[in-house]
Amino acid sequence: MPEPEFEDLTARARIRDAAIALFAERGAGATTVRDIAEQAGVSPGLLRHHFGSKEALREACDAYVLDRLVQIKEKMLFDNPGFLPAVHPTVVRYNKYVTRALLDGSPSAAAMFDDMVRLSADWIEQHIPGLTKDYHSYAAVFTGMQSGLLAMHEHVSRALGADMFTPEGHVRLAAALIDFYSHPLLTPDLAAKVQSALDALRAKAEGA
Amino acid sequence: MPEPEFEDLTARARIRDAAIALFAERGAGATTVRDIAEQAGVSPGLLRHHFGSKEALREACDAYVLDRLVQIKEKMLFDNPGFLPAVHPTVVRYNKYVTRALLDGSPSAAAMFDDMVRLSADWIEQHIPGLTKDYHSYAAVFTGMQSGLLAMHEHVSRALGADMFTPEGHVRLAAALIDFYSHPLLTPDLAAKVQSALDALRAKAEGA
DNA sequence: GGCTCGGCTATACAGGCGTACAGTCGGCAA
DNA sequence: TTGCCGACTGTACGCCTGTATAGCCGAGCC
Repeated sequence: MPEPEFEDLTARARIRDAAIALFAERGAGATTVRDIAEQAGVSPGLLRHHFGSKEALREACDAYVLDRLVQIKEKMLFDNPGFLPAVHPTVVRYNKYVTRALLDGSPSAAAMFDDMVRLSADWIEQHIPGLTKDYHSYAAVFTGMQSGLLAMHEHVSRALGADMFTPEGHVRLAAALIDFYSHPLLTPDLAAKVQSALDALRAKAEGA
Repeated sequence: MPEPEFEDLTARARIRDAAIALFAERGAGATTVRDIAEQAGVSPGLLRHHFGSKEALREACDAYVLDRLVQIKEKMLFDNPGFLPAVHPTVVRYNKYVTRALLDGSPSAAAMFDDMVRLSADWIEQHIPGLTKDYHSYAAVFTGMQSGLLAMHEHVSRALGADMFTPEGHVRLAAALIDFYSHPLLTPDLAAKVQSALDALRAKAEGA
């Protein structure tokens, strides 16, 4: 099953790909039907003919990207340490798309987020038991940070001094991520201090 | 200097506040001049009279929020452990606004992001020396994750089972954050494995 | 009192948007 | 050959957007 990346694709597929690229880059709200049609090299009317409406096109893109991403991730799960985001251009574009969809409030992207939270929670509970008392909340934070880092791609890249999706930037990002994930940022006494502050807050909330 | 939260504010201030609220909630692109005017209880024309254009209004909001946020953060820096996001409603709204502005590509929000990276890098270098070889990249990732978590607010809240800006959700989030920041997610041997994978990648990049 | 002037409204305009629809073209069964 | 049907185009419509502008009203100065 080779990637469907031919130059001369079905017009329907070219529309879909153009929409995915533009939605990922600017968001669905800032992309017009005419933009997509132009990029796909067809007339605006054809979008409607094939997909019915812009919203329906968006849903078709959602379904397509999510499906392909699941396929790809399943394939990579076995030969990748898993914490380093991939650099394959297609995966990058799809990840960008999902991140955008998450921010735009797409239901299917939200469902995928929830899946990732569940998967992370299971993985952590199995591999690092005792890390937390509430695996699901922990996984929610972890997944949110992971996705959020992608959402902040532009600013993180600027701070890194290199686009985090180029090899150069990716290496810097990965190095920082390894440091980030392998050493605690809070020392035990600082953690205890914050914990007690939280307990006080919790007590106050229950008292009220 | 009490908070300017009177019911009967200057029309100009009411417009600004309405714009901040709507921009933070839906983003500037999805907010119309008429929406803002209605929420502020004035006519659309008055926006133009006071601010010149929608874009100029956005810049005025940017400047105002960033200025107030700096004031607030300076005041809180001394009586807050710093890692737990604040729950004060105004601060929450302003943080939401900045996060949106970051995603919308506001230059002043980007500048604030860069400042936060610098501040974090300094703080880490001073308080946890030896944590990383590249404090700036580390801080970039840290700041990106922190902001990104806010950007993913909707989904994180759903996974937590409570809006992370309500006391209930905030407590869960804070508990997970403490676990997250006080225990390494990567065990030393796993970290070494990922590190060697990264070194191989780096070598290949330099060889090419 | 008369006048100016800034805050404010109402209305109008041009442009871009998603959508609708009538029509053209080419391949393929009968 | 004839007829049909789906892919595809071009144009037009109605709506909503940001912007422009003419005018109203009340407070403050001469």
